[in-house]
Amino acid sequence: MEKGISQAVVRRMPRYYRYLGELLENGVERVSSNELSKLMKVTASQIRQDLNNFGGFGQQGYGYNVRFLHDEIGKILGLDQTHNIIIIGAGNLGQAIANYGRFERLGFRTVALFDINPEVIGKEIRGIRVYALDALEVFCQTHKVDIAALTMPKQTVDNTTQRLVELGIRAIWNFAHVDLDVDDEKVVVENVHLSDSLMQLSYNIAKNKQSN
Amino acid sequence: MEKGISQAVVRRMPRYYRYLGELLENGVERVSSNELSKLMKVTASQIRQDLNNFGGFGQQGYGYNVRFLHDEIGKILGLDQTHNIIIIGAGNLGQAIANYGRFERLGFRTVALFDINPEVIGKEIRGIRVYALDALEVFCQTHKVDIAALTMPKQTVDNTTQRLVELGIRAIWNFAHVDLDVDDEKVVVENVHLSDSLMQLSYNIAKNKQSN
DNA sequence: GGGAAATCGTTAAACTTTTAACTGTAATAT
DNA sequence: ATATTACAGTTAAAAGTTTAACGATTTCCC
Repeated sequence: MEKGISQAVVRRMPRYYRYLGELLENGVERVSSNELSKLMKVTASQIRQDLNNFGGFGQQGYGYNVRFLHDEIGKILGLDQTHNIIIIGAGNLGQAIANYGRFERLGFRTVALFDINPEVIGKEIRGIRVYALDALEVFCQTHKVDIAALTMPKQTVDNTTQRLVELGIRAIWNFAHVDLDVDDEKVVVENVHLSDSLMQLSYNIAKNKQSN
Repeated sequence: MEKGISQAVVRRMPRYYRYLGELLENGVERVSSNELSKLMKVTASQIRQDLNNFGGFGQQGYGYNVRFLHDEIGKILGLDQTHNIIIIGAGNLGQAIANYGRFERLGFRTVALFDINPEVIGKEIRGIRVYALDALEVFCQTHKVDIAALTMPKQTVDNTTQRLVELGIRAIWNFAHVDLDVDDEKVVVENVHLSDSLMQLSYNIAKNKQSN
């Protein structure tokens, strides 16, 4: 029963969620695709088309009820459930993510970090413990773990990924600058390649200079 | 003289660059679009099409010279030039980026951090100084600054962006969870919305479970 | 040196995504 | 009540992206 909604659409949903959240905070009760389109700088057509992939949330002549639509998109994105995250690699980036409290509001809770460096093992970050990487198996077998964030050097990624897959982890948030070799029927991967992002920016700087 | 290369293509270039770099390290001299396609799991057609947007780098019957292609893509991405980065917001994320040395190999050098918190002002991270945000104007007027990375809370983003634009900064690497209101003729923006990325992952977890 | 194989650059077709136009329903104003 | 307006949902067209097919050129092997 594959719905077949394209990732292009999925990628836009968090942005809708964010704007609707802001409207909600400002006490706005209803919004039309046209108003939202001006706010978000996308076409009203795209908004209606996108939302309709998931069902008819609006009402002709009225628009969309902000709270209802916000909550529905939340459910679509799985934000009505809690996701437990483990971070593998308690270096600067791993610690930064653990320290960042804002994901919790969305239901994402960091429950542990793992590292091989004795200097950080045993440390606590915002109350979250750093374990030895050796403890990965035991931890995952005794706790619910939904997402593994990889923030370690790329050399150790392949081996760790293998272990995670064997442990039955279903989702990887990959910050390492490599492509993971996993069966995408079993594991979903979301890449955050910061250097790629920087390079794209760099390209656009050069291009922008030319044409101005 | 707008070349009009789509961002879909641009986004793929860093990945080519990475794979070619790896081949280079492994001493591989030449590669065909077909070999590369198997390695990267994209179609050979796409590789040829993508590269041809920027010129004919290959040779019929031979393929592509790895070193030459690698370096050409580097130039396309502007990696032959040094880019100076300032980080605004010396919290966990800002410090993590400053600490991350790997961008330097690509020509991206963090030259300063800025914050309003007296506890971090004056501190040094990997030898990079944290300044008071008040010093932003003087610093930018006395140093070459190419990219401003925004890693501060969203409340202060609008005001800071305004100041950066007035200072003539041409590029913003935005980690704050808001959309920047800038004239895209003057300033290029690259967003890194980590929570959006998490939500997309969360959506795909739910979808994947259904169909397995 | 000549023919077969390899492989790029390019053109064309297929597919996807986005935008616009249309239809019908609900809300609002008269 | 009724007419008008506002608006979502949907269908159709346009634009953009990806993949496949083709033709030309170079390399490799005998």
